[in-house]
Amino acid sequence: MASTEPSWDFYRTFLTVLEHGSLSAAARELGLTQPTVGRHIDALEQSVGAELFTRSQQGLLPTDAALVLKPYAETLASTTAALLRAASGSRDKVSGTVRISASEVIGTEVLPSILATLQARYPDLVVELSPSDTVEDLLQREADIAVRMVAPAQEALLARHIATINLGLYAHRSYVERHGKPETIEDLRRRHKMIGFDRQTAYIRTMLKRYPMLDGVSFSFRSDHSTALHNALRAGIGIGFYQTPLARRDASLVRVLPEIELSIETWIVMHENLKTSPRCRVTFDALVAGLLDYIKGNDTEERS
Amino acid sequence: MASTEPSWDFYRTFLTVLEHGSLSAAARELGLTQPTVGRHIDALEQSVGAELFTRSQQGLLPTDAALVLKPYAETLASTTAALLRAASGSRDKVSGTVRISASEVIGTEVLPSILATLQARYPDLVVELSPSDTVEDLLQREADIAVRMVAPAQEALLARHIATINLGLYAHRSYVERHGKPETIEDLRRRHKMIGFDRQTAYIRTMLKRYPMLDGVSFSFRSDHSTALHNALRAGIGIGFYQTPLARRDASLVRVLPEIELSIETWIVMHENLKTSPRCRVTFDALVAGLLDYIKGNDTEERS
DNA sequence: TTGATGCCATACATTTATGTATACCATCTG
DNA sequence: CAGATGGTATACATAAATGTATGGCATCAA
Repeated sequence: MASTEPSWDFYRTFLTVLEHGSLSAAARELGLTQPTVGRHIDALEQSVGAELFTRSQQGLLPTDAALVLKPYAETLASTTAALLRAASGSRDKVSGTVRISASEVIGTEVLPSILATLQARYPDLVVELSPSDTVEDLLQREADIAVRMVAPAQEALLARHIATINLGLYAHRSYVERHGKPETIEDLRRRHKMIGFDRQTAYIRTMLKRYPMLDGVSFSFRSDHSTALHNALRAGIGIGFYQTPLARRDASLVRVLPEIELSIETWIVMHENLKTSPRCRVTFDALVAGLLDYIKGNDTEERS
Repeated sequence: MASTEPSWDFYRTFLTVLEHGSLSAAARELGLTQPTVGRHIDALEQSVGAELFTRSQQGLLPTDAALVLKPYAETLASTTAALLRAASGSRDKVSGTVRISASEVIGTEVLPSILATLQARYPDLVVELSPSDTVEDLLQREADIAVRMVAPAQEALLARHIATINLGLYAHRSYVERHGKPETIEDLRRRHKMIGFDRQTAYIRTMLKRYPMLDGVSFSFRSDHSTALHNALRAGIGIGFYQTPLARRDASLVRVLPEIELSIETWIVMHENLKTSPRCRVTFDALVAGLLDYIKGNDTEERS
């Protein structure tokens, strides 16, 4: 059918239209004009032999075919971005951009200070931090370095196991003053307010496997946004899990039921090809050093 | 520096030049002209801020920077190819192209007959078979479906464990007539000719772990090309490992030292996103059925 | 309703990218 | 050495992609 392969630029245009929902918006984003974007889409539809958008009321609606192609286009976009990062910066200088993926908690609470000292040392280093609890794929180059909570199963990845971060149940002082501390798990279940996750994350499954008696605990505050959860905890809404090293920084947090303890593994992972890149190398090393420092607060934690 | 992102087409041009070693050859491949290709490279060098090729005698030599970027460009190429495969064929019909990766032995000896019946049933199905012992990455979309000898470690992959394929030592009848059968491993080591792999493959390491006494066996015929190895075996050059189900098909092959037996796991793996694609679905199912059928010859094998 | 806004489609102008032709330089071969 | 082959670089012509301008059609708010 399509004898000639479409221009790769069409994929970029296609993805932008998909993300912005209109030809005009995509054109603005790309620095093109609306007719050009329309022509790109037309040409791509011609090439793949399928309608990609239904041109109807309420703007452009992506067809099923478009949604099938979307992840491929996203891979293309992340790969080109990674290529440009890889190209930037000279070979022996620490400069250019490095993109880091980490969980929300680590990314927002722990990494900034680590990265601050790193950037003070290397002023030409640009850091892109993506704190997200959806795992970004290093093989697909969505990030250069990732702080992970699971052991990396993929080959071609350079992984460094950092440590085990402990989590315990904490409440804010104001909450304890009003409701007291739970003394037993049964007490916790019946008389106290819990703060927890919305979805069934791997993290929750681990918790339930270790403490089956916690199953069925009713959460009175749920969110998938870690920062929101922690702010709820600090605001005295209820009792929730918190990373032990983090809790030590905040004197107003009180540990409850210290016999309950979870632990999550922490890994720093990087694509093997990047170990020759100075900026990735120093960032990797800085993350290792910084996180090792961070988890030091783990074991010296006084219990309740 | 480079305020504007380069055209994605430049990456395609860049990769083609890298693969073909000259502007002119790349131009022929792409259906462009040599000046255009040269301009693309110039523009890309401008964008990434690095020389990509040293324009000297003996053609274009890729710089270090170019080699760093190469894997990214390869990912782009395989992704666009996968995108086009995904786009081809209507949603409920079994048509379009499916790309299968398999080991050389399985790909050349076993799959063709399986795929023949599949294609007889679905005439519009186009199969691309890539028999290669280098593992192609499904996450990077180098193939749609893979027949693997290792358990898939990656998530987002739909994997089906087929069976354990046994390997034994075989020789051609003509070899046995001339040299006799080895009766002991020591005999094999000292008095017989072995056929084996050139590189240290995972396969060899497995073998040595199981039969350490085989270490130091001298191979009188080496190749990394499985078909060449098997033809050497059939030509009576020496003794080598062969898949038991395959050997049963050829009455002229004789098993020697039947107490030596290796086994390799077999998996069929597909990217999870593809399970809604009819052509991938039926191909996956056909491979499962066909390989299950193939390994049936495993255990009923008569010994020596 | 009316005007404002935002979107897509079309016709036309123009810039930009590409192709053609050619010169020049290597290497290999007889 | 001469000629053939295969490569890159440059100047110029051309084709192709892009931009501009405009019209039509929705939705939303006054």
